[in-house]
Amino acid sequence: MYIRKIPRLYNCSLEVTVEVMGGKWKPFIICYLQNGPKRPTELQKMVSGISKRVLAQQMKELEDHAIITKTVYAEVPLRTEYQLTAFGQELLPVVLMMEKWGRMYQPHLEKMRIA
Amino acid sequence: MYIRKIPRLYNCSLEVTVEVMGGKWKPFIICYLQNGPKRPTELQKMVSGISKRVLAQQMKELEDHAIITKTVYAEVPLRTEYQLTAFGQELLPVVLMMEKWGRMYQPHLEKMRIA
DNA sequence: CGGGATCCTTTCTGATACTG
DNA sequence: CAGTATCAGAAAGGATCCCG
Repeated sequence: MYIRKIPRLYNCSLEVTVEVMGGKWKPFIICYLQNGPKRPTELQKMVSGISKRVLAQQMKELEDHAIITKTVYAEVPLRTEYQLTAFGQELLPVVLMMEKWGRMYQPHLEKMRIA
Repeated sequence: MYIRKIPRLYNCSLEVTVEVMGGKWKPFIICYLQNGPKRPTELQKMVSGISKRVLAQQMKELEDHAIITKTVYAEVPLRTEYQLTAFGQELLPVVLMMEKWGRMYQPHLEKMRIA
């Protein structure tokens, strides 16, 4: 019997974006892929504090959502590269705007932390 | 030769924004405050799926970060209103851009869900 | 009505070890 | 090097009760 999965309904398109790029790490990963393909080891160095396991998991989710593509080169040792798809690249303006806001707001946050 | 365009500070600034508006609920709360003050009960209806306890907690964090202000009217029954500060309002373009991306991407996501 | 305190369940995360 | 499995501790979330 053919069972068709029922797509989840969204009240607001914002839910889609939060599902795809929400969370603690994905904005950073997307940001660091902006200038071209990166290997997992490189990314782990760039995304400060992320563990190997969580990075792999996040990459898989991004790949499943077609935000990035994964290319495996059959070399020894193994080499893998991730890069943004067209959808992923369209997410860059969002990330860059977040970065801009953060730069503007940061002094204010630090002032509060001291007080 | 690859020249790094991104100053070290870049990373930190994105961290600031993720800390302030990251997570599962805050983009929605900010979005729903865009047209003026709202009461907690109203917000809970708008932010689908959020519990009373978590909403109160998120509002407190946003208030602590000076993204929203809280006004309590000494009436019976009690009335509270939250509204965006100037910092919070400057976050709206980010949220609206996220919403725009989601609207563009949504058909693609639903197509994948069926397959 | 708004929100804090408590209890309990679910989810997330990091460390480690192991496979190809 | 890349990625998965497992386990234990941390964190997030829901339900409920209570007070102003």
